[in-house]
Amino acid sequence: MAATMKDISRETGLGLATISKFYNGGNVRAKNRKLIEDAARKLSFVPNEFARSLKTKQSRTVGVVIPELGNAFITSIITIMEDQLRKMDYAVIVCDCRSDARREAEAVSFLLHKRVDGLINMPTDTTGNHLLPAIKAGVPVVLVDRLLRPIRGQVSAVVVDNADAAEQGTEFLLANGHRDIGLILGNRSIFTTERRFEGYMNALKNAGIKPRDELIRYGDYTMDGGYNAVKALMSLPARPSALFITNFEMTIGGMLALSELGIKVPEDISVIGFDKLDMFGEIFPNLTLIKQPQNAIGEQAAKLMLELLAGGGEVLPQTITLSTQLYIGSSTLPAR
Amino acid sequence: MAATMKDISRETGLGLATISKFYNGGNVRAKNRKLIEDAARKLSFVPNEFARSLKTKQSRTVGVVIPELGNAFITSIITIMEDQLRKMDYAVIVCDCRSDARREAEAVSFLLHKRVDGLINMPTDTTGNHLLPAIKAGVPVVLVDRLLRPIRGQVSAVVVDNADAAEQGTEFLLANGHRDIGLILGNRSIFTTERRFEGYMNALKNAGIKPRDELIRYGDYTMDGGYNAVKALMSLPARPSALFITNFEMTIGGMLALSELGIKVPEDISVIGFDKLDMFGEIFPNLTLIKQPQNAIGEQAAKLMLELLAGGGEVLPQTITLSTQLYIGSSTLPAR
DNA sequence: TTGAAAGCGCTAACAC
DNA sequence: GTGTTAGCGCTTTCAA
Repeated sequence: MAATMKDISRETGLGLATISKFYNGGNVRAKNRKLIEDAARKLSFVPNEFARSLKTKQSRTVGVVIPELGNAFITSIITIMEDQLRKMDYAVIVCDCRSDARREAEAVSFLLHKRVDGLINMPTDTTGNHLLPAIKAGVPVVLVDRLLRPIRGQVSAVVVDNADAAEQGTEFLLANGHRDIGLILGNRSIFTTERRFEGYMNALKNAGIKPRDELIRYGDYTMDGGYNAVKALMSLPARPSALFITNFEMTIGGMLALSELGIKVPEDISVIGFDKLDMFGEIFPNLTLIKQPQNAIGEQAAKLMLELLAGGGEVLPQTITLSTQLYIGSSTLPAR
Repeated sequence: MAATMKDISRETGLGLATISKFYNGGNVRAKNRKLIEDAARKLSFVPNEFARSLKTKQSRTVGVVIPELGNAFITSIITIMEDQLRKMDYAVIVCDCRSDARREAEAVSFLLHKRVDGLINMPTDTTGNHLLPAIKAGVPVVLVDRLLRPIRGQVSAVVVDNADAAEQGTEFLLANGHRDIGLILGNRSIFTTERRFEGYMNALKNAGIKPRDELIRYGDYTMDGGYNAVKALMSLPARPSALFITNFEMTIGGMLALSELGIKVPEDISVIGFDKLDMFGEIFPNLTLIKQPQNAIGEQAAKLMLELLAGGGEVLPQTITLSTQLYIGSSTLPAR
């Protein structure tokens, strides 16, 4: 059977309190310190997390609820978050709700039963109702990538300035003389989709250009969706002279569609993509794109969570908005 | 403060044992059953997992250690596993070790400290040493996708018959008259890479064809790698007439390279890809490919783990080998 | 600094 | 079927 503090106590002749203190960073005489270390090694003692949790009411575990695992943007953020949290000895339980609000609520409830200390969520349900049990239970919540208006002020969040990102990308194309800009968005009614749509519209409005409805497509943030959207746009009688594709997967799908159609970038059409520059590597060496700061998003989310966790209910929720960057490659050309 | 069983006991006048039994599926009189349910609702009581764990020595948590989260094959398996395990009330802690053996060993140690009940691992370290602590501690281990010879017999595993998969694909191309078949593999010395290489070589040998070394490329299982490998193969003086690309990401990269080079599939070259048919959807509607049974892999891994968990050390480790399927699309043509 | 002792909330053996 | 009771292994007053 695994050794307990009692065994260490017997072995060293020290009291339980001293040993406990040793493992919690308290002051222990150097001599005793060594005594404990030796005994622990000898008995291969490891503190029992269950007992500790029972006493401290903390699981040192954070739940993460996301719409899906098969999305490069999401997994890159999770990887970073997990790293940061693990450094502070927090484990991460990931629940994929397949973009289903019912599953999402179940995941939250499951995690609450598991007594996670905090919840990080890229929400599917736009009402935020699924998080109410967590809020009521005093479990800190950090939203990632998407805000939830109904519960704003009650939870922290890390997002990107999506409207600005889209505005910037659109403006760049406008500045290059493009007036017919195809926009490929994610699923309707998702936070990022709406904000990016706004940014696009703003840019057009500011330039005094009337948007053409048929140039705006919804590609569901999937490779397939991007592919289809580009094909549809390219079969329009009045083709756009530029394309703005608003996530990684759709960008790949879109590029595939173009190359399949024999349409050259940037000679025949200008393209602005989204996310994940490194992975494109050799493939689209010079794609102009909007870079979201995935690493910073993950880091900030973890940091916010750790602060909330350390603050013991005293820390106020806050929203961090990060900027995107327009990386100018050579996939765009002035309109003719 | 959260209600405890004691509160329910006071509220209902029942003993602790009865209440505990109720929550553990024991026999309780219908009347009392109702009494407890009402009281629990009234006090919004939830059993404390910490206390339960302390007593039962089980965390109802399984650790999953993988090389990376940003790979479609891996995430699709995790999604399924998580589903199955969660159904049985097990939480899943995922640790991404970025294909780094040191990080992998750390992850195992971390999870052991967190007292996971079991470990599922797609191993990076080929020695299996990282799992020794788990084995010694009696924590059941299930390997996924890759076997570890040094510790065989001590852990369970779910793999695919990779050699057979590669042989089958190669044979199909051979049967179509192709003799110069470009093979694009993953990272060297990874289990699946080696097995698939074997299968390819076997097929050639059986057909009495001498392999050409320069037709075998390592694309690191990345999009970029696949892209580069195809470009390299296509710049050979003696081009292959067919390509066999052995994972999803490399297949996409490879297809992009081909379409960029203006090489038509299947008119100019035959292609067999790998994995993830649904996602290709409209994009490569008829790509011939090797389908790995991701769902079955995830399900079997979860099932093996649940059996090991339920068996209390009595269940013997076993290895399940699943077959792949050759899905014949129209991306191959007989060689001219 | 250190030790003794009282729980944290639950399970399970045992007696009824 | 139900109640009593003794821990599970740790943290944390409190006193020394």
